Amino acid sequence: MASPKPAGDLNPVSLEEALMTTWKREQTFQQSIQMRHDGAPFIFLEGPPTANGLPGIHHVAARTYKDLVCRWKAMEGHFVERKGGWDTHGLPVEIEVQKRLDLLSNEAILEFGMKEFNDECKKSVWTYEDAWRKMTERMAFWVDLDDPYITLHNEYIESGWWALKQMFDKGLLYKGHKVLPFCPQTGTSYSTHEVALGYKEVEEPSVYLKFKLVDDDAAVLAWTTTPWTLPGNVGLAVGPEVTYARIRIVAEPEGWDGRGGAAIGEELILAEDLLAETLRHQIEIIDTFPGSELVGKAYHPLFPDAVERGDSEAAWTIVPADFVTTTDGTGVVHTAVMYGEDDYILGMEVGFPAQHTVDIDGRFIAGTHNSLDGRYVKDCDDDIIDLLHYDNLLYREQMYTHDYPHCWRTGHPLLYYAMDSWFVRMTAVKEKLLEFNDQVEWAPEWVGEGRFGEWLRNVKDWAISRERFWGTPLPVWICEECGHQHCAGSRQDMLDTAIDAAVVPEDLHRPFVDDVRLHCQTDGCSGEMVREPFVLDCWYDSGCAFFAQWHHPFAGTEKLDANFPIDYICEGVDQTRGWFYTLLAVSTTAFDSLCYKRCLSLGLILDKQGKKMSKSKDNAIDPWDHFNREGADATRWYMVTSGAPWNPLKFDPAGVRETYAKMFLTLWNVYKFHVNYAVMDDFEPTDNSVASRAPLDRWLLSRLNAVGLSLHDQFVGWDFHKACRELEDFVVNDLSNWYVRRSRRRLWDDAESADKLACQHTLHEVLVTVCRLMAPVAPYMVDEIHRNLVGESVHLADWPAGTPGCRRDIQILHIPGKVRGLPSRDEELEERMSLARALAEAGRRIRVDAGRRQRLPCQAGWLVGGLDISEFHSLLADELNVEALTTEDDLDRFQQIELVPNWKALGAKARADLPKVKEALAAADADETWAAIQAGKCELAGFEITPDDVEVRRVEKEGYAAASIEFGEGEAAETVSLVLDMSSTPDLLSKGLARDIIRRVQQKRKNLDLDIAARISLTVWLGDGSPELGDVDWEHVQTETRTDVGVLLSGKGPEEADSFTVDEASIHFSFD
RNA sequence: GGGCGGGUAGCUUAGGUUGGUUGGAGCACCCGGCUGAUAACCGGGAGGUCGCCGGUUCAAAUCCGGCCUCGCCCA
Repeated sequence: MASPKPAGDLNPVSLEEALMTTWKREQTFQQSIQMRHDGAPFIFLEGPPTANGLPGIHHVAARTYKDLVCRWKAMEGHFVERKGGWDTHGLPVEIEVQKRLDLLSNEAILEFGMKEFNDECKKSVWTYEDAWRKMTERMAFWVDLDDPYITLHNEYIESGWWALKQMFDKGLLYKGHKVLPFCPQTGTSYSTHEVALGYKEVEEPSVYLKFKLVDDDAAVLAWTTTPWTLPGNVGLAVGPEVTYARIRIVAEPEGWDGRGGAAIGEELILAEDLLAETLRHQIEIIDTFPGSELVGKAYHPLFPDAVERGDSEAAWTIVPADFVTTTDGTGVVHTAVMYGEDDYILGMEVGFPAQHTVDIDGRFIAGTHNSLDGRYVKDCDDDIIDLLHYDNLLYREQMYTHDYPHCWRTGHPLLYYAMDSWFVRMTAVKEKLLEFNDQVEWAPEWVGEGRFGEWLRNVKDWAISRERFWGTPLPVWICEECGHQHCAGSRQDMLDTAIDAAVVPEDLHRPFVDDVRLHCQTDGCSGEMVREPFVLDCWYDSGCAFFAQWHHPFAGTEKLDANFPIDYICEGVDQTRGWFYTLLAVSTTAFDSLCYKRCLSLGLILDKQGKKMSKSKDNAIDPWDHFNREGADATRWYMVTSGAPWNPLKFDPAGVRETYAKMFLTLWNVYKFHVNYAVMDDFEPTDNSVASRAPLDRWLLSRLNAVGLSLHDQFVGWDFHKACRELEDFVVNDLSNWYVRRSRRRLWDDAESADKLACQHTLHEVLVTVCRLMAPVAPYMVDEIHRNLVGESVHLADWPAGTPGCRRDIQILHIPGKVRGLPSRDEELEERMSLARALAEAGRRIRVDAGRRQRLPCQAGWLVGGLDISEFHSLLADELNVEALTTEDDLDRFQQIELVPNWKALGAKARADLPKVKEALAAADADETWAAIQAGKCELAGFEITPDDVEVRRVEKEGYAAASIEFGEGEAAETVSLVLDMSSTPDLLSKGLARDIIRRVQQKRKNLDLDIAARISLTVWLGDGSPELGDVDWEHVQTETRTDVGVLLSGKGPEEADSFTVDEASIHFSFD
């Protein structure tokens, strides 16, 4: 057993920094894992952060929950490896570099050099690595950052390729189109986030067009705000339920703005609801009918040469679509498959030809129309309208104002454009996704069932490719001759099929991999295969973490076999459709398995105003503000106790301060109180019998037992916040404010005594157990305490509850050579103490009400009713400053009764007449009514009243200094009263005076910073009107204040002496 | 526009699946007390139309419907 050192004042920052050093030196983290090597593994997977941004307080929150579960499981005896990880690819990295190097287009990047650009990206990824490492270490997130997985490593990429090949071989990978907002100037398509940066209000021409039917003399009228998409028109969509009207032009309008028009007698078809807004001519309605009647009709293309029909039967016909509305336009939607997402989806469904009329630079493709070919589409709006006007295909033009996305870099309007894209056929595995998701234990449940489940039920194919430079390259090659597709599942695969194996690079990134050409694998084809020039969605990278971290299967399959499926992952709720999804997507498609068994989805961290923290809003909180003030313990504890993990947390810096002052300072001072006496007395913990300890000790141990088991159960149910609040309440209220307060005197005695030893054992056992229960959440201070009391790190100690072997008691394992549990709970003892504490409060209330100061003792006190708490009478008498405390049976001596309705019982009986019964009860005499009720002869407002219908409360009669409390729950509830004798006698006044003098002298000693044991010489002057101070009490004053020479005088003391007033008498004192 | 979640005292929140007339707690504030007890502790006070409107009921923070508002995700 180590000899504990005395403790001084708490400095959380230096304490934590010193422990960081100790942990590093002693390899405590590694030890805590390796010592549990034989335990059942608990598999954790770290969601990789990107180190190209500074870590903030919200990262500390997520990492706290990751850490605390891993630490808890390790203490339970599990083998918990924790490999770190870094997410290093992706668009944000490229954007960062583009901004910095002023490379605002793909052209500029290529000019700069793709290799050089990717080198810059690679560097940029590590910009804040050091900041992340420091934050991680300082907050005590135990994770292996010396051997992390890194998504840009070739091994990692190769594993990703391998998994993609599994999907490819199952036919789950295919090439299609995805309509994306695209900027031809920068050659870049944009994520929704980027699109949101560039919305601008613009005024543009919108046009109403006449699509002339093939087998009918009428034309269908459609509307668009993007004339440049008209050459690409391949169909018209109508709402099958919408009512359309066929009308005839009967007269010219009054006036006409702009181009277009219609001849008298011309017949047009459009939605009935939109006739008035659309048409300017006088018309007659010939017929109305539902849209379904229009379906299947063919019309003449506006630009007959622009798109080839191919084998499409649906081309240039009218089709039904559920997205058609009559809120604007004509109720007929012009469909250009390649230039709108709805259009594309519809086109794929009905089989429109999917052919571009616009090239990747935003120019019309040759063959579209001789006056448009090769021109930038946005410059052609006017000419297109002209062309249609001259062909009599334009009904009307109208300027239209709307918000339209623009490139945030160049300010040019974005074009919605069907880009070549590779997809994972998630729709094919939807049922499996749902089935696997059902097996996941989600916290909270609604994220799994609601948010995530809803997403899975509407799952779309995963657009997995990006037209970018910095990322895992798409390992698909296509034969230039026969179109055969080949997915390379490894570097070796490339070597085996490469035309020139010497070109196959070590570094699997672009541009090196772009140079690799492969032999076509089709029999008889001698073509060369070229790589599809895409990189993969960086979410794919992180979704591969569970196997790519092991370079599976190239480095062997053992690691994955032992570490899959994952037991626990934890990230912010914003990862629902991010990492939570991609992990499941990859495991389902490549492994046909669920990926993780438990997922804790965390609420966002908001600022005090409830706004999301972000750099741009300048409301982000630097974790170091708190690490360097209250420490990491207080920061972590604050975050865990201030709400359920899945609820958004409004981070309040003052809350961290409060947590520190309340929880940690209190615990430290309890510890300091214990350890300093332990050192002074050479205390050594032994197998000290609990049964022979004072009730106060047994009570505290019973409470500890209850709180420890409850904490464990709450942990199991993810309710970390409830668990920790309960423990905090125990430490602050039960341990510090009651046990230690009531026990101080027990340790003051210099002499060894059984009672003192009992107290020291109790404190030792409780402190050590509390340290272990807190260790997962706040790992620093409790380690300092545990090390000093036990001689070993708390992180190498066992979890005191629940496991192993499913034990249900709290274990005290820190006595060398002994394994012993706490005594089991004594709920009756807890009840009695609870009553004693409630009565102590009641007593304080009585004194306030009666205006009797605490230091003046009362001659007597009586307890009326309640449990027998005679074991606590002396404790309570001391607490209440009462000379003698006894029980009194005669309630009526101090009290009378009052009848209160039992609403539940009476409500069920009286229903609507409840208010009348209530009034009757209030008006009746309580004693008589209660007697009648007990005799079964009571009727109020026409209802028979039984004892169940009312509750009897006792209240003090007038003139008694008394207080009553309701104690107990439900059936067992009863009224307990405390009555205090308010009389004063010379003897009581003398005792009170002694106590006042002691208090003042002690305060003065403290102010002078005297050593506790220092001896003094004390002189006291009792002024006019002062009570007599009896000899015994004067002796008591001298003992308590450690006075060697005491002088007691009457009369006024000297000016320079300290003075105070008791009952209007001046008392002076001085000492040296 | 769709999905999910939140709105309770100046601030942070508990409770809400199970309706019960008096909605708890902490911080801050005011008054008092206590202390060799710690940036502590104890007692009391003030502070709430439980987002709004309507419904069900003897009774609604709680159940139902609508609305407003904030957040996240997706369009």
